Amino acid sequence: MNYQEAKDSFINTWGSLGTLWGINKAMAQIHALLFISPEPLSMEDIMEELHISRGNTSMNLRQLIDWGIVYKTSVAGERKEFFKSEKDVQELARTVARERSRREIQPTLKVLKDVCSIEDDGSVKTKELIKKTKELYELASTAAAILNRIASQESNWVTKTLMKLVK
Amino acid sequence: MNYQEAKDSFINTWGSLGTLWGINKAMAQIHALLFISPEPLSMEDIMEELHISRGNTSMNLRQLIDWGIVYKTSVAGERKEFFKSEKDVQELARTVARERSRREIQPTLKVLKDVCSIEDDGSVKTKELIKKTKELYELASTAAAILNRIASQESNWVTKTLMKLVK
DNA sequence: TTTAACTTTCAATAATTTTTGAAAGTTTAG
DNA sequence: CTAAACTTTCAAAAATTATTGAAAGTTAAA
Repeated sequence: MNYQEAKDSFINTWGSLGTLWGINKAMAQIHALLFISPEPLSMEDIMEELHISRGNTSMNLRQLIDWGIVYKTSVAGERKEFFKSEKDVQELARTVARERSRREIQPTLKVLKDVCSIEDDGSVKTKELIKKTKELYELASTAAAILNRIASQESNWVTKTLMKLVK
Repeated sequence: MNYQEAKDSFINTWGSLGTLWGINKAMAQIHALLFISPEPLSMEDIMEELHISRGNTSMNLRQLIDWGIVYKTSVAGERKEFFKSEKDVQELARTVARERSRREIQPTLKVLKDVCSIEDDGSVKTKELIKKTKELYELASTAAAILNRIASQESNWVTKTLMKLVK
């Protein structure tokens, strides 16, 4: 496998993995490309490398910037904007943990809390609904706590802590 | 909020959450319905409750069974099949951890391993590709180890361990 | 067996999501 | 200011994914 094959393979895999996680392919691929690029890239560069349109590139770059894992940057003597990725994998993991917690777990917790707080009318089905949503609430709270913990720790806490668990 | 509202709210939220994770809505909703139902439900019951077609119900039930979180069961005196969900949230978490590791992390690890093993031709971009994919490989390995650990432990290990981390 | 009850399959259709590309908007050099 | 360089927006088109429903398949009671 040469450089080009390896690069394509990585970008494609990252794209598919993204799709599987509800992140669109272009977004994941742009991230992959920037992540392995030693220098910042312009919109033109990205469009050309990935064969995607200007509009698509613009929108997905914006999302990546919203997520906080891609930054705009300027290159001396160049008019146009350049983009670079967060390069620290730990920081990447922390950002993703923070975003997923905020966007997914928090809203779910809110609903679970409301649902498990309905009045118990004594029926079997109501009791079961309350019991099961309470259990899920606890599980989700624990997950949220972990993610928040990961998201707020210093750079190498993730690996250190996870390693402790594995041993 | 009464029982029906709470139930609908839960089923809908679970459905949206599923969508966000690349799990289709019907599948997540069927799971939600079975999870809070005190008794096993037939295909008719599910179709009626969720207003989905027979084919859709059949296919998604099969997927849930493949995942190992829904079981076929028979009810005395009834010809048709009934379905019930795994009721233990810990077991649910473990099954999901196992499946996600197997379906997503393992294939990604394989690609990362291949990519970071290409020959170093000395160029900056090759060095960067190798370095970054190596780092991702390590992160993903750690995540896989955690998931496998979760997936293979006794029922309440998840909560106990996570709690230790949170404190 | 036969037949009725039930389940699965799958091609067609519908719904959703992604992508495009050109027009509108913005910024900066001159 | 003006014009060129560049970016964003967004309606339309394309691609993907989910859903339907009826035909084919299966199972078990009689």
